[in-house]
Amino acid sequence: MCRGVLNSMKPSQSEKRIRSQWDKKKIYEPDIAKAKRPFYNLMMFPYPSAEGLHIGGVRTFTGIDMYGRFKRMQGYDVFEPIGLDGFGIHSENYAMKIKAHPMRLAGKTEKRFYEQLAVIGNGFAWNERLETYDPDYYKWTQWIFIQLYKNGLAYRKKALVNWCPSCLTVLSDEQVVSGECERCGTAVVKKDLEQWFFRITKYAERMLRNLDTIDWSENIKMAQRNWIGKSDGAEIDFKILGAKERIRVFTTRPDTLFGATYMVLAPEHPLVSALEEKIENRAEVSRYVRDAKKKSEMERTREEKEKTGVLLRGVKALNPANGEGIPVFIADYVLAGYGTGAIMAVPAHDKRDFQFANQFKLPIRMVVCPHYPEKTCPVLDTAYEGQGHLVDSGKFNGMKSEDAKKEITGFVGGTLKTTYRLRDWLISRQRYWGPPIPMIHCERCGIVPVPEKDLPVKLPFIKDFQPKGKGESPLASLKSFYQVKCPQCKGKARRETDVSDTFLDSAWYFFRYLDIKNKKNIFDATRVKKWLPVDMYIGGAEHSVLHLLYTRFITMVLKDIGLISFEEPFKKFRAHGLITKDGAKMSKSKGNVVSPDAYFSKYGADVMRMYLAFLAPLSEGGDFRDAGISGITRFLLRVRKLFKTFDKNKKSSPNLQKVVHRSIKKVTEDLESLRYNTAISQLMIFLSEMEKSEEVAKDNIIIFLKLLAPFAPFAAEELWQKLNGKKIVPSIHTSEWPTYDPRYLEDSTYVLVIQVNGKIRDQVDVPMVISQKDVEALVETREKIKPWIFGKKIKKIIFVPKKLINIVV
RNA sequence: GCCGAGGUGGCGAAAUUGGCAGACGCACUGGCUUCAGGUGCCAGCGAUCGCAAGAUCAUAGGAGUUCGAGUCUCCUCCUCGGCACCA
Repeated sequence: MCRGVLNSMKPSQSEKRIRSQWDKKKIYEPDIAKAKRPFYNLMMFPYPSAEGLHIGGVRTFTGIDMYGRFKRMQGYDVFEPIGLDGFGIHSENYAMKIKAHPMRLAGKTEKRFYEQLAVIGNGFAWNERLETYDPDYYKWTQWIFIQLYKNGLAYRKKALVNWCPSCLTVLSDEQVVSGECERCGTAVVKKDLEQWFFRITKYAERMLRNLDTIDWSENIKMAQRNWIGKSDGAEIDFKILGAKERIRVFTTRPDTLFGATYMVLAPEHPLVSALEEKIENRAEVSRYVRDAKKKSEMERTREEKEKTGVLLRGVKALNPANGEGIPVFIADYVLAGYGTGAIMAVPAHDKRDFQFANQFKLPIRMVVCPHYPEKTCPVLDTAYEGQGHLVDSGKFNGMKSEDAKKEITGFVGGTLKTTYRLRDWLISRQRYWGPPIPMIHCERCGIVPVPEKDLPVKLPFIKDFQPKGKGESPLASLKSFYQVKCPQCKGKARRETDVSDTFLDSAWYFFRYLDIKNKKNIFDATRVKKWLPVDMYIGGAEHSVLHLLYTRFITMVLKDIGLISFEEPFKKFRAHGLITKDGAKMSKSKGNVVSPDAYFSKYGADVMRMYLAFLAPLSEGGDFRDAGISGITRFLLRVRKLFKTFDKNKKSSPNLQKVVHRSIKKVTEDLESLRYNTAISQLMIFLSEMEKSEEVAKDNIIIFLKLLAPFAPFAAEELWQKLNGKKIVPSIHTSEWPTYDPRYLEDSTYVLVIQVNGKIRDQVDVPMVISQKDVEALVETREKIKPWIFGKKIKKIIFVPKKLINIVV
């Protein structure tokens, strides 16, 4: 019989029929302008680069859809839009790989993705979909770029930047993962180039501070804190003997200044050339500088490696604390991009300086002692980086190191200073497939933004779109594109030919969904106010310091320029776990990528949704195994079987009330906290109880189907319709979510556990309300307990009502 | 090295405030049923000892607090993720 049910109709067919009913009724299209109880339910939109949707992506999408369906049934106007992040280097690289043109490929991947996304059973608001490569979309990406420029937050600067030799473009710091290109894994090299930057560093403190106010997964907040990397310290100037220049250093330990026995400049430090005349070993120094430039980030930062460096002969600095002349080195363990690019080296209290000092036989002077006031400090075999009292520090001797920070900084005329590890967002890319940066370089007027009325600057079709690697975008070879007149002086000018980073496209897309038809103003105040910030956002932890960082920055900027009234885009964000296959991360190179297509057509969306949800909590990830799917298949077959056999004329059954109300409570709570696995467990228990019962009534089935609806939207809808007769009924997904009555949750009796010395020896049914005295009397009569307490003195009795009694002898 | 999350049966995992460890599912075993071939039903299923009743042990390892610890404290080990020569 059950076999018959399955064979009668392929799951995909009946699901398709139900989908078209949903489309007709438009139950997933809230009225954006007029919604009464708006709820913005969002998932990170996919980039259609690879061979289609990934099973992990499907788990995320269906996962948040369960939440959206739950909220919709609770009476919210749920808005769950979908779009494609199709612009950018990832899509372009994929196009190159399969030897296609990204502009032509976009249409194909778009179609394929939307087809795949249609079958997973999500309540998407299809009418609002967007693609970042649509000129109507990137017009606004460009517009935002111009606003940043007008507000001094976009600028051009020559700097040492990350260059991917394989993608042939510069990258932001966030796109370099342990020295490798985030996209292709190639080791990144440093190049000195003039590029466009966004002044994200101006927002470092605010982004850090706000983390305490938003409800986000803790691991993401931690990653952002690490990335922003705040450290409090001081800037102190060191004079150079016989020169007017000074060496400014940043240090978090100004208290150790008396222990600074040498200084180090980064090889790229401007003083290296400024002091050239004084440097006696010029040849050696410039050789070191040249070599340092050639090294990749990876080589430079390998931990085990010996430190290298060159003494600047003829240069002596003065320690401002004690007037001592100290040598100055250049070494690549000091980074040009952090602090001031120069350090005072205190080998006794910094392990890197300690290592360097030992290699170069430099004095190590201890100035912070952990054993104060003992006169003798231990001979160090490693740097002491902790706190203590100052020694060998002139008038500061005996002072607590923590207090000495401020004192010594003041003593030498330094300033307390906070530094951040975060660096400005390098936004330009020497690639084709992105929004052209809307700027014009005029010989007379300098940089002039494209007038807003001329937006979008359309990306022209170029047959040869491949990156050339000459530090220019392929657009630089198209004269009709770059040759323009200056909007200000009408003189000869050249259009910027770089495109912007794909992460700018995705930094603001949640605004666009709200006003997809509007071409005049994407920040319509009433809509923005009604729907934003996003109520619930779900996505991958890999975007901790990419998308999730940039989008916070852009939102803050939009607030500061008066377009919106909030500064955090997502009230609540939850990171989902990673789906593995046989314990390994899925990747094309391993050949273990699970494509959802075959599974969805074989088992149907309901089974796949529930299987992926049942694996583990959404935040956890899990291993994809075919074997586990059968449990869910069986469950849904049992649901259908029960549905056929229950007595439709019976209205209600008192004996099932307990499991009904428990299930409502459990499923409601678990949906709210995204613990779908235990919600589904409860549905299984609910079903088993009904199967065992002789008197399943219509009311029980109604509640069961409603609780099932977020997880298996098709089966729930189909059975709901059958339950309500043949005529058209409102969808179960817009029906009211059930509430539980606490009266049904408790029994009149419970099983009391009887322990002796903390070990369970017996159990007994007792009334819900029973006095300790009565329990004690009862326990004494229990045959199983007698031998354990016979002839022993009872020392103590612990009675926990509704739980247990423990007799200590 | 620093920061974060973890470590529970053969497997995925459950376990409000400390109170019956292993819910639910997979796999497995035995039985029933069906036309024998991926999907029905019933039962069993942490380990050890035992015919059984039951006992003992068991939540990475060790110590501690407690009548009682997967849960709290301290130490050690391991896994995953982030940062990493950041001064």
